[in-house]
Amino acid sequence: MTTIKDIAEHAGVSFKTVSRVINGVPTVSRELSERVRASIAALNYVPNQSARRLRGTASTVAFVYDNPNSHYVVELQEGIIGACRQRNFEVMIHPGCGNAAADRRDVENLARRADVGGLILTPPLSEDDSFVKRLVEAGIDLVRIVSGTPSPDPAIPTVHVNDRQAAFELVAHLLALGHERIAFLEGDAVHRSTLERRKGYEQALRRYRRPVDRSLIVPGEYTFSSGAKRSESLLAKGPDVSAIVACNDEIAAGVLFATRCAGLEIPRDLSIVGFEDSPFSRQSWPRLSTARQSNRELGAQAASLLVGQIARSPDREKPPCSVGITPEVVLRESTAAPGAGTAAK
Amino acid sequence: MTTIKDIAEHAGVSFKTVSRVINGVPTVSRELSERVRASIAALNYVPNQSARRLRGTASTVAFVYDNPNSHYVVELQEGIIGACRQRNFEVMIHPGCGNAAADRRDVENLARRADVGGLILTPPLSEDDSFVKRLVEAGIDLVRIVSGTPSPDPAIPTVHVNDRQAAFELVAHLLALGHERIAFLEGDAVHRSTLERRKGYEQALRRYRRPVDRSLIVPGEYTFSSGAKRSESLLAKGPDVSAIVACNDEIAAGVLFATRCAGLEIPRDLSIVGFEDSPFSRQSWPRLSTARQSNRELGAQAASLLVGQIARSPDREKPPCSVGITPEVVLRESTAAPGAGTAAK
DNA sequence: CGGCGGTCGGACAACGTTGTCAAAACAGCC
DNA sequence: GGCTGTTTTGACAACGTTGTCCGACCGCCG
Repeated sequence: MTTIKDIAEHAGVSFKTVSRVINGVPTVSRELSERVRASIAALNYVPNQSARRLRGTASTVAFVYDNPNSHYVVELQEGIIGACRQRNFEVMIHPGCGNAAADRRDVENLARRADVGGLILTPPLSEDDSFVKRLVEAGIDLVRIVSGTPSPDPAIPTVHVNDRQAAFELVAHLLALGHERIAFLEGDAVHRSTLERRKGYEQALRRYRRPVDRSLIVPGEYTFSSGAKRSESLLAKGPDVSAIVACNDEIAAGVLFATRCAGLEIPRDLSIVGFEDSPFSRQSWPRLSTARQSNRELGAQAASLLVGQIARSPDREKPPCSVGITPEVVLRESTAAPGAGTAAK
Repeated sequence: MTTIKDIAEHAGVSFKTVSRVINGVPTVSRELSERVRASIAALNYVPNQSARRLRGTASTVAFVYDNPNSHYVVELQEGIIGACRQRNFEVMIHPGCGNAAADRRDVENLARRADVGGLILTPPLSEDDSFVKRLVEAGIDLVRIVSGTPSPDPAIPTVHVNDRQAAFELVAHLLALGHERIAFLEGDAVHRSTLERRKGYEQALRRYRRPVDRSLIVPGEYTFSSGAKRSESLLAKGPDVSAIVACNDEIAAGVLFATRCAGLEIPRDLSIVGFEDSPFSRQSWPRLSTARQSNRELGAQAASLLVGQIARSPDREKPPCSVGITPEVVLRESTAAPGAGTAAK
C-alpha cells in the first residue's frame, strides 16, 4: 500500500511536506507543491482514512434509517455519499431493525462510538423530539430530516421537507378540477409527514371555503394493503367521494388496486393523488399524479449541514443550520375533472 | 470516548488483559474475563475500528453497485451489513456513476486503498470477466455476485444466482397451462441474467418438445418503457402470442401498461411473468407471477465468503468459495390458461 | 527447596497521519 | 555582518489498538 512516505520519496521531499500539501498549508512553495501533486497522481495515492480518523482529523457520518421505502433510502444515501466523498468523509449505513426502542438504544451506542463523528436521522426516529434532544444535549452532532416548515429556532440542525405546502397544492388542483368531496387517507401516525400532509389538505379546503369533513379523513398506515382496505370501505359507505388524496404512493397503489377490483375506472370515476413520486407512480396505469422531492438533494443537504457541524472549531457556536425543501407537484393521468374522460392514451 | 484503558481502570486490570479478553486469547482466567466483560457492558464500550484497521487487525468491505433497482440494492446491502456487523467488519457503499469505463477505474482505485480489505461486486461489473480476473490477479480479495450456475473451477469466489433454473420453471408452468406461443423479452445484453434466463426459456421449450421461434425473442433493456414498446410491436404483428416472459418485473410492468392501453385483459388475453419479485409485482393489478430470490441472503452469503477470504492466513491457499442460490417461482394472478377467466377477485 | 506451567502486567514497537516546536537554509534589507 | 522573514526540514508526540518479549507472581509437583 502506498503511503505518504512513498510519495515523499518519489517527489524527493520530506514526508512532512507532502502532508502539508495534502492539507493545504499555505507555507509551501508552488514548485514543491506541484511536484508533490504530480507524485500523488502518478502513484494514485489516497490517504489512509483510518489513520486520519484515529488522529481525529477525519470523520465518519452514520446514516440511520428504518424505512421500507427502498428508493427513498437509496436516493438519500447516494446524495449523502456524494456530498461526503467530496469532503473526504466516510459514510456508515445503519439500517434499523423495526423495533423503535431497540433502534433508539442502537443509535445511542452508535453515537458513542469513537469512529462516528455524527448522525443523519430520518423519520420516524428523527421526529422523536425528546430522543433527538437528548442526543444533542449529550453533545452529539447530528442532522435530522423531518417533515415540516423550518422553525425560527434552529437549535437542532434540520432539513425540512415542506409536505404541507405540497399537499396544499395537490388539493388546490383537485378543487380546481371541480372535486368537492375529497377523502384523505393518512399514513402512519408516528410519521410527521402524515400530520403535515393532512394540515396542507385542511388548509387548502379552508382557503377555498370548503368544509372539512372529519369522516373523509381516514387513519391508517403507509402500506399498500392499508390503502386498499380503506378505499374499499370508504367507497362502500360514501359513494359521493370523487377524489382521494393518499398519504403516499404506496397507499395510492392500494387504492388503485381496490377501485379496479370494484370496477371503477380511474380517473373517470375517481381521481387519485399520492406523494413521493415512487417508481410505481410512473409504472402504474394510469400513472399517478403525485408530489416529487429530490431525495438526492435532500441527502446532500443533510450531509453538508452535518459536515459543517462536525468540522466547526469546538469553541465556536454552532453555525446556522436549518434548510428546507418543497416537493413539486407532478400531474399525470390519475387526476381529471369528475366524470370527465378516461385515461385512454 | 471510552477506550480500552477506561475499561481496564473500571475492571481493575491492566489494559493488556482487556485486549486479551476482547481478542479471545485463552491465557486469561475465567474470573478476570468475566469482570472485564461486565465492565465492557457497563460502559458500553466498542473498540475503535479505525485503530484496528490501522493496526491491520480489522477491515472494511466495499459493496460496489451500479443498478437502478432500489430494492435489490437495499436488500443486498442490508444482508451484507448484517453479516459484517457480526464479524466486526465495516461496510463501505460505493454506488457507480453509470459509465462503465469510469466505474472500472473507480473500483480499481478503491481496491488499492489501504482501508479497503475487499470488494463485493454486482452485475454488470461483476460479469466483466477480464476485469474481474485482472483484479484477482492483482491480489485483491473480492466476491462477485453473478447470474449463472456454479462453475467447477472456483478460482474466483462467487455467489451464483441460478436464473436459468428459475426461467425454466416459469416457462414450464406456462406450458402446463396450455400456452404454445410464448414470447421472451430480453433485458440489457450486458447483464448475464438476460442470457441465463433466455437459456432457461429455451431449455424448457426443448425439454417439452416445442419449437424455439427466434422471432419471439425480442432484445431490449431492463426498463419499463422498453417493455411497453416491445409488447406493443409484438402484439401488433403477432396476435397469436398468448404469454410473455419478461426478463424482469420492470419490463413486465411495461407490458402490463401497454396491453392495458391496447384494451387487452390480463390474464384472459395474455399471461405475463417477470423476475425479481419487486414491490411492483405485488402492487400491480393483476399481481405478477414472478421468480423470487432472497437478496438479503444473497448479500449475507457474499459477505461471509469475502470475510473468509480476507481473514485467511496469508500463507494458506484460498478456501473453497463458490455458492449458489436458486430463485423460487411465485404464482399470482397474471398467469392463467389461455382465454380462461379474468383476474376478478 | 527448586523448577514448572499458568496467569498477569509492564515496556515497547508498530500501523499512517497530523500538529507542535525547533532549527536549518535561504532571501532581502539596513 | 546582523537583522527580519519566508520556506523547508527534522524530531517528536499523539490517536487506540494489538503483538512480542520479558519479568513477576501464583500454586503445584517432584
